[in-house]
Formats: sequence, structure tokens, C-alpha cells
Amino acid sequence: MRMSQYFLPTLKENPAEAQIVSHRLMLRAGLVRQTSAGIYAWLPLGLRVLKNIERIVREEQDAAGAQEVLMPTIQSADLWRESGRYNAYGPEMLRFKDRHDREMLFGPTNEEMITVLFRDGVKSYRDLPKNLYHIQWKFRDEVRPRFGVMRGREFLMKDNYSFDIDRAGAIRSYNNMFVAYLRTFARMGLKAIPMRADTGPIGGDLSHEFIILAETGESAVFCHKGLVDKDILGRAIDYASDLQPIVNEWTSLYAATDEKHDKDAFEKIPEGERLAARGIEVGHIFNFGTQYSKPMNAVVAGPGGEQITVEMGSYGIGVSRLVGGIIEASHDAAGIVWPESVAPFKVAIVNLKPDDGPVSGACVKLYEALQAKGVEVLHDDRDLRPGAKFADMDLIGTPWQIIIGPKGLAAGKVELKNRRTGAREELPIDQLMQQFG
RNA sequence: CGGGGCGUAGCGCAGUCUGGUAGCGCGUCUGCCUUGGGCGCAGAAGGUCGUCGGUUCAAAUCCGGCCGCCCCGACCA
Repeated sequence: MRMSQYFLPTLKENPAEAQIVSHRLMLRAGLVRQTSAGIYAWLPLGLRVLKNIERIVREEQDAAGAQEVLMPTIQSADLWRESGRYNAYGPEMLRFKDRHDREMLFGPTNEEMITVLFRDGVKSYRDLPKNLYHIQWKFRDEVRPRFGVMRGREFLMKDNYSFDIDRAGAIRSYNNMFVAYLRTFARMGLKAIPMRADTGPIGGDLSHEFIILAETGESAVFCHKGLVDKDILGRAIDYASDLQPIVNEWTSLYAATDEKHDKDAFEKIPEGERLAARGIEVGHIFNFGTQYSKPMNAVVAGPGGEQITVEMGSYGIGVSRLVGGIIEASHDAAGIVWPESVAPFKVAIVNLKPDDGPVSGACVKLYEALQAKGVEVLHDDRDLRPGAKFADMDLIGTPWQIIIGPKGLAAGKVELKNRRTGAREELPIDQLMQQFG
């Protein structure tokens, strides 16, 4: 993308309404604009990040055996009357009537809808297990939306639902998602720690929240330090095998949110290995047994022809929240520092002297060569002073900056800067191509 | 939902107490200059002062209603 043509409105000053760093940087770097309290429009740069996060979530869900569907944002009130939640759910649910006076709602979650889809489509134990997910916009009319996309009213969420014949199967499904979540967040450069959590109004008996540590987190969390740097990506994972040992490895060390915090257990950890911090919830997994399948009569025929109520679980990842969460976890005084896996552009070319023929020629040639190789590259061809370009580029946080100016070019070299470390090196252009091949 | 604050140019703010020509910085546009970390000079555009009503010769300013936004708390499958 040529920056001179890109819709990228960056701001030099912090908007007054933004208090936390991720919100400020998202506005300043031109990722989003607020349109109402807790409701945001995604601009081109922000949308690229959102799509990258979505892609990683999707790849890991697919790998773990979940199948993608897409359910609507609008649901009927009758559906929710079936589970008994229409009246139980509070004013966070946005309710309205259509032109025929039918009661509708903007979905805050999809347990009811998925249960009906499952119930109507699966009749035999032989078709189990099933695990269906979708990535769809949700609306919850929060009393007090805040912190930008971290607690918006409209937000993008991956939610999925597992259906098993018995509890043992449900636990296998739960463990699959547990490991898939570890991988998902790790791939985004996050250190997400699974913590025992309250199941809340959704009910159930087995639940973990995946928390990333950040000063501005909404909840207080307590855990063993050993969990912070545990690595999942180095492991070969076979979702067909029993993943309980891996789950045990993570759950045997203490980790809990304040609702579930056990002070005595925490203090048994040697003092140097205790970690009391604040965290952001980016994922939450539940096993809730037959809480929805029972009232909604989601049953399958068992081997002996008997009717068996299926065991369910649900699993959520806050996709739009992750954009803010990743920034909270990865920024510096100059701006955002994107992990490569989610960066809107992997590399940026900074043309220091656009009115210099050889310099611009080299920039364009490199830009086209990188594009031809499928590298996501942003070319700053704007007629601005170098300082302004450097400031913008650091703000939007492209992991690599290729800086091309007349001095270096005369020596046949360009400069490569790593956004995270600030390290720079001078390289001949063809060597650069190898690096991004 | 309880408490607090704010609404004046694209962004950040002053002006409101004490009513009398709507300002500043940044950004934007034009020209010149400059070109390795938001450079400099000159000129310009841009505002129903959130909204509705009241008081007054006169309202950004005083009074009232409404709307919107932010912060703390409670809440948050």
C-alpha cells in the first residue's frame, strides 16, 4: 500500500476521551474511530489487524477439530424463551420489535441458537462429538462501556459450542479447546495464563479464563510465576490423543482470578515465585453439562435407542478486545509494537527524499519486488520531512522499517530497523530481499 | 444504576465566575525554504460555542429542560 493514498488519519495529540494506552494508540494510529459510546468503526489499518487475529483464531479452531458456521446477529425472543433466559437476561440485552411487532434481539451470545441448530441436525450418538464455532459481532448494552474496544458494547467474538455424549467426552472437548487457546494466544505473541474462574450466571462446573497480564487489566489475578513463560508452540499437539497431561501441566500450578482466589493456597507458593498482578480476560472456556440441552431438549439416540441429553461446553475469544489487549502488552513511548503475526503490515519502506529520483526509484523497485513476493508492505511515499515519517511509522508499529535515503543509497545500501529493539543495520538491497523472501 | 466531570474549528485547550467584535497551539490549504527524528518564514481557509427554551437592549457567558461523552464504584455468558 502506498501511504500517500492510504486512509490513515493519525493524530499527534491524545484525544481527551481516551484514558488507557491501547485506546489512545488505537485512535492516534488511525485504527478505529468511536461512533457512539462503546461502538467503533474500524479503519483500514485496524481492520487489517482484526482480520489477522481472526485468521489465527480460525486456523487454531480448525486444527482442533471445530467447524466454522455463521449465525446471525439478530435473534428472536421466542428462542430465548425456550431456554428461560429471555427474562433472566438483564438490560444488557438489546431488545426491539420488527415491523410486524415481533420481538427480536441483537444477540449477546448464541447458546440457544446453536442448540437448536444442533438439535435439528443431529439425532444419533454416532454423530458425536461436534464442535461448532463462529466469529460474529455481538451486542451487550453494558452500563458503562470503557477503555475503547476493551469493553465495548458492540464487539467481535469467536464463540463455539461442543456437544458430547457423556462427561468424559465433554472433558476431551474442553481439553482440546484449552490447548487450542494456549496456542492461539501464543501465536499472537501473548502470554495468556489459564486461570480457574467463576462460571457466573452461565453455570457449569469447569471453567478457565485466559488472562494476559497488563497494568490496566480489569481484574486482579494471582498465579505462580512459572506459568508466565511456559511454552506451548514448541510442542507437537495431536488433538486426537488425550490432552489431559498437557492441561494438567498448566493447571497444576496455582492461578486464579480474585473471585476464585484462595489466599492460603497462594501463600504456600515460595514468595519469590508468587505473582500478584492485574490482567485482561481474552478468552473464557466453560463446561456446563446439560444446562441448555436439557430445557431445550437437545437429545440424541444412544446405542440402545435410549434418549441421551447431550453434554455441552462453550468457549469464547474476544477478537476485537484482543486488538486492545495486544497493544496493552506490546507498546512503548513512541507507539505500538506489533507482533509480526498480527501486524497490519510486516514491513514499511520509508522514502526519506521523495523528490530524489534515484531514491524514489529504489523505493518503488523494492516495494514492487516485495509485493511480488507476497510480503505485506507499506510504502511511505509521502512528501514529508523524515522526522514526521519516522514518528508515524513508530506510532503505527510496523515490525520492520526499511529506510532509504540518498547517503546510504550512494553506497548501495539501505537501512533496516527493527521496531521492537530499535536495532538498525545497513544492508545491500539484494540481501534485504532474502530476509523477507 | 450511585457519585464526579466535560461538551467552544479536524485534535488539544483558553474565554464562562464579573453578559458587550469568538481566541491560542497543533493539524489543513497556498507559496517559499528545508530534507536522517513531528524544521523555518509568509499568507489563507475553517466555528449554528451540544440542543431546545427562558431572562436581557445584548447570551459561549446567567436560569431551566433535554441530548451526548468521559472517569470512579457497583455490574460484566
